[in-house]
Amino acid sequence: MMKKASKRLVTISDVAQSAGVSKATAARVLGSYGTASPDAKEKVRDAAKKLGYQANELARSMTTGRSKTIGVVVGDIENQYFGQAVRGISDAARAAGFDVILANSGENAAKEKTAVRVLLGKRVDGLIVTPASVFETQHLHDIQRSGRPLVLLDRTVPGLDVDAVVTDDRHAAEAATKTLIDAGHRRISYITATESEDPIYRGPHQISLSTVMERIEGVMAAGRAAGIEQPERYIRLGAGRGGMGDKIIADLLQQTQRPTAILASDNVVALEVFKTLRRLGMSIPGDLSLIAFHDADWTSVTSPPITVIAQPAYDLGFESAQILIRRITGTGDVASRRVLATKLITRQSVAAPPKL
Amino acid sequence: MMKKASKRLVTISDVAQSAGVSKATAARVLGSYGTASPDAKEKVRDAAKKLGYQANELARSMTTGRSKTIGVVVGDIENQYFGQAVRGISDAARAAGFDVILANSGENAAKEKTAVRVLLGKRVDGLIVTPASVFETQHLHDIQRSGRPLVLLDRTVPGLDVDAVVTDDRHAAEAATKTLIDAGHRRISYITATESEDPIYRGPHQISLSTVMERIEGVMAAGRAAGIEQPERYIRLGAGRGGMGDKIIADLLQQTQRPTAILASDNVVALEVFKTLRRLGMSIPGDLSLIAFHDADWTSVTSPPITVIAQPAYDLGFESAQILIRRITGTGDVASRRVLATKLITRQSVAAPPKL
DNA sequence: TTGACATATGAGACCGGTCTCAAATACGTT
DNA sequence: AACGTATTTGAGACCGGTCTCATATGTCAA
Repeated sequence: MMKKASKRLVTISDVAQSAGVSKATAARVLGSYGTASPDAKEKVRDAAKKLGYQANELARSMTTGRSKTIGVVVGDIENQYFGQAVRGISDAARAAGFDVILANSGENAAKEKTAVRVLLGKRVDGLIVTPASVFETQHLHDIQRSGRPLVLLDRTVPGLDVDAVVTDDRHAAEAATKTLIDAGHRRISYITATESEDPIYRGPHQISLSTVMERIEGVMAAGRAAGIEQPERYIRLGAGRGGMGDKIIADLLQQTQRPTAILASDNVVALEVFKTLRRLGMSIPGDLSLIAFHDADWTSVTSPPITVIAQPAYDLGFESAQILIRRITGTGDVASRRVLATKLITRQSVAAPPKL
Repeated sequence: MMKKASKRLVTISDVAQSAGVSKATAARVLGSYGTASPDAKEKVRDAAKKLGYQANELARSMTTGRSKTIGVVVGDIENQYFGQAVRGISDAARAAGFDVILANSGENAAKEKTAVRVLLGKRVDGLIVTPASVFETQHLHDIQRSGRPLVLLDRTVPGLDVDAVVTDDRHAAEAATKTLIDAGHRRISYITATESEDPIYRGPHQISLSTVMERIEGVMAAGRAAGIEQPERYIRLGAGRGGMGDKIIADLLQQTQRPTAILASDNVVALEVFKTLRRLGMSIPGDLSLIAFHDADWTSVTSPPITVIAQPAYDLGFESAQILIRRITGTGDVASRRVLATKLITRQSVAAPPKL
């Protein structure tokens, strides 16, 4: 009962000594490589069990050069969308015997850079990153240069030739916009959380996320196809969680030529829109139609339930991890871009625009 | 432009050689320990930059014995509650210069055990765990035995004398129940997702989570204080996501002496309750009053908005990480139990029971 | 000029595994 | 019995850092 918390952990040499064999033999048995006689195996295993031996993976990784660990840098784990993706990564990794080191960038490129450096320092075998910005990508190129595989999740980076798993954002936005147009809308707003001092959209130079850019293109393409002038007129940026969302949305809806429909870029923005509408006393879909990206659980229980673009977040994670692991273990052919399909789930938040 | 992906990464010896100093001196400069002349420092730093040196943290951890990494095993990252907690852990860790290795147990004790073993193998400096079961705890005792600090998050394990950060579940459940009783309810149901083949509550031996047990005690205490007979009568278990939730809730609500109020154990269960009620055509709070644990974002936008018990999930994570890190770096005094307060947020899902 | 002491530096052991290589032992065959 | 081959084993180098210790150099006072 005097078992003091042992300062020094039991090593393979301890086991070898206890089993009466050489360090090399003990290592072969415990590391499951090379050959060893049944007799030796038994002695070593017994000794290991008796001593409570547990391999030092650090030392193991050090000699083998592989850590069986993948690093993940994600924008915001609090967001269900990424939560699901991380779950997918986690499941795929576990199935292949890999562990996951997670870092949260808070959608901040500088933090992302730090996180990548740390993960590379820990000698992860590969990385999965949701790049926070298409403008600051030096650290991503560094990963490539280090020879370790990288898979981009959810977003791409122009000019960076690596594997990526994304959704068909452009098409999804186009289809959703078309749905609104078909319902009779001509003044359609796209609202995103993407950082920007200026909430008005003036061009691609403001947009740091590939997904957002694709969606904007989709919205504008659908608008132009329907002969709508200045389809970018109602695009709004920076409706993030910082309290600005409410103001931006309210300003948008209180102008004389207000939009009659909104396409919300993610479920956080959609919730913000929903709350602002309620505050302003506007009804959905009577006064305003709404479609949201991401089929968050709550969107089906509001009144009315919200029409959404369902994104396969879990699969996004799962597949990206599979691709990464395949590249770590296997052959390195040319970089691929996997595009997963989204699905428009029609509920009751879309109707004809009000007669103004 | 023929820069081939370098197989072998640049080591401290390479830097030393390039700088024209010994390995030891280069290590001193780059590792910020010992002494070195300004001249040597400059030469080494220049060489390091030129070669793109990046320390191998594995090797570093190996000799120092500390990895500056904490392991986190959580029930379900997809659940916003844990997402927030992980965010809190992540922030506190980063602030102290620690990294996080995350593992998802899926609320499965066997997976949790594996995860712990892997993390210990990776030589994390300490662990934060949300134990999936109070019955299988051998691996948690093993952590203690290994001498590495452990902090329990959200839940406790009887007989395991380690730090824990939890919420005041018992009190919260008691207060919520009292609120329902004060509104006139006598038949109050507590519904939890906790695994169980038998949905009927028969005793503590079925309950593998300390939080659930505390809440049940709270519910029963409030009931008994109000002179309600068999306050455990409407307790239901196993309403997890496996589709069983709907059946269990529907069965409960269709019996002749049905409950008039429900206390939902988490936001997933609450959502299930909400959907089932809608399917059965019952209204809140007209036919049934509802209070949910966890202030999930959607609870404020439903019709009616739901009265909830707000839990400080982020703080739970943040504080547990702080406590863990303090224990890793600092003095080891006696194990503490930190109890964070919850808050009842009154919205519109509670009213007097219908006259049946 | 010399001794005392601080500062700077290099050689080499060490952490705990893996892995190469050569020696030892076992086994089968003629 | 003798030889060829396969299997088992141990010694020791190695991975890339840290760290101890002894030596070299510099500074200052006497």
